[in-house]
Amino acid sequence: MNSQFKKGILELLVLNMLKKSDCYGYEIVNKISITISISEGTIYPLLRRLKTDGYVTTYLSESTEGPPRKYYHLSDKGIIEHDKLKGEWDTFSDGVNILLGEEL
Amino acid sequence: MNSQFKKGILELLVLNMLKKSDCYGYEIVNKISITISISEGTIYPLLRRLKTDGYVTTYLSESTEGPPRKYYHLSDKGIIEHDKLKGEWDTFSDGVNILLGEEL
DNA sequence: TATAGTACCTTGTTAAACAAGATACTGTGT
DNA sequence: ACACAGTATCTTGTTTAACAAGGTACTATA
Repeated sequence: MNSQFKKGILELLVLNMLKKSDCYGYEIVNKISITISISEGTIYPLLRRLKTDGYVTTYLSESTEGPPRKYYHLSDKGIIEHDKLKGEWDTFSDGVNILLGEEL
Repeated sequence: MNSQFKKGILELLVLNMLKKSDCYGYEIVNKISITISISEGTIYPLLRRLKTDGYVTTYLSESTEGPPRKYYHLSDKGIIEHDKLKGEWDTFSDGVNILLGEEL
């Protein structure tokens, strides 16, 4: 998997997951990596950035299956950021596909 | 335009242009930036990398409109790299769209 | 002569993904 | 009691590519 392709997109994918429901980090890693290979060393720092930027809030929740889980909840600011990023991704991927599809 | 989104993709876009015909750097910048904003400071180093990696060869050609143009020609190795990157992009963008489209 | 357009290049900065670790809790098998 | 797998968190240092902001130099027009 080309690591460079993921730059910036993983943030959108995480925000998109959180828009549907609160999630914890390990869960996010596992769900996304079914489709796109990612590592914990990528997601945990990303989640920290999202919190620093005010896009998410966090809370701890006990688990019977291991250590406590840190859940992430999308803030109003995070929803705005999600929608903005989603629009940018659509514009960008359309642009790429136009350029790739242009005939000689 | 989100700079992060472009990571790795610009290489594919340049290889894709060169697969159709030889081009010079300034031309590549102008054609791509109709659709996706890019700067010369990105493309010239990228072209240098492509040459270092053996994906392109170069030759100079006089111009009546300014200084000589450095044309880039895709090598066999470059064609292979193009096709590989194209496949990775298709897989990746499909994956992103699947994840973004998943229902709650 | 000076400005705009063409065409090349470089340096230093920034940002994000990653590998490779560390820590610690729960549950299962021996 | 002990080891191990699975769950769950985190950090440090490295790598890579895009970018801003410059510089150089040629042609053409005013």
